[in-house]
Amino acid sequence: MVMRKDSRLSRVLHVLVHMDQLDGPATSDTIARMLNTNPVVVRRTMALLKTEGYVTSVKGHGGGWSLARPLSAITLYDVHRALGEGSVFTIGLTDEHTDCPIEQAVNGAIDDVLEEAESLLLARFRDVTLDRLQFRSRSEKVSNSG
Amino acid sequence: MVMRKDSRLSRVLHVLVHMDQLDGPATSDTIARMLNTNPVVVRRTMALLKTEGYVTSVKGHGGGWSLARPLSAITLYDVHRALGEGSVFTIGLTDEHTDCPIEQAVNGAIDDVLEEAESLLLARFRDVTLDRLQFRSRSEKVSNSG
DNA sequence: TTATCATGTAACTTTTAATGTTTCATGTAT
DNA sequence: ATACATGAAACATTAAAAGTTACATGATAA
Repeated sequence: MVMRKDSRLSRVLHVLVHMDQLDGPATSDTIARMLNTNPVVVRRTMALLKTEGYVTSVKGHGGGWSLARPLSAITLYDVHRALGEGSVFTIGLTDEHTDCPIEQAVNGAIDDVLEEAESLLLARFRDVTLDRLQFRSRSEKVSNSG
Repeated sequence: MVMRKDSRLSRVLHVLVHMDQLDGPATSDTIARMLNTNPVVVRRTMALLKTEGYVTSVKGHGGGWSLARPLSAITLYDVHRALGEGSVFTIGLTDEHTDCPIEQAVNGAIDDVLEEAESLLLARFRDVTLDRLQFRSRSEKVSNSG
């Protein structure tokens, strides 16, 4: 039941935007150095994106990872979902006295709130395509109408 | 950087509502048995609530933990805050290339969304007082107007 | 005033899943 | 063939919450 404060989304997005600016494929070693991590972790993570069709991989000389779609056709939601994380919340519910009406009430109340907040979060993620992360300045806000 | 899927909020709320139905104080041992945990963990957690004035503790014979306020004067937000958790999200941001405009853009976009979702979540938590968890049936939803 | 009970707290161990690492198999280009 | 790069299995490391042990402090009751 332990989960890291997961910065994979942030790191993967960072990589994907950089990849768009490269000519050829990026190797797992190159990406690992970018992210201060190691190639196997990179392969594990990129494999999830490959399954969903966001990147491709080529073996051998001159191989590596490439975008399978333009950044404008990938959203924050797509990447988040591909990474396959469960709940986005650190807050969890108990499941020990499922017959206790108080536990049911407590969990129900918390769950209502978590579901609403998660729905909002995912909706916002769906609104942001990765091409919008290329030139965004520090103070600029991502809005729905833009 | 590891954090458990934290069910402390759910567990503590469960306890607080039960405490309201008791005559005298509840000991750490009693509460620990309720939660399938141990007394020291209970004391650590209850100490956080005591600091914020939501419960009191009495030592010695007949001692234990009691509510310092009626349930109607404690919100989900109060308890959540007292437990002193950091972010409610498992999603975190990188902080390794703070000079890279792409990382800034990525983190900015994610952070905008997280902040909005967290604001909503906390606002909803503020709307729910613990007395509303006493009789809530399974299908009943907590609404703002009710 | 002594025994018992209960919180307060420090120090240490356990747990657990992501991450890191090693190693080798598989496939590809030169 | 050789070098390069992904694919993947197996194992070690890490880090923070939770569990545990031990003892000090304070309060009640006999």
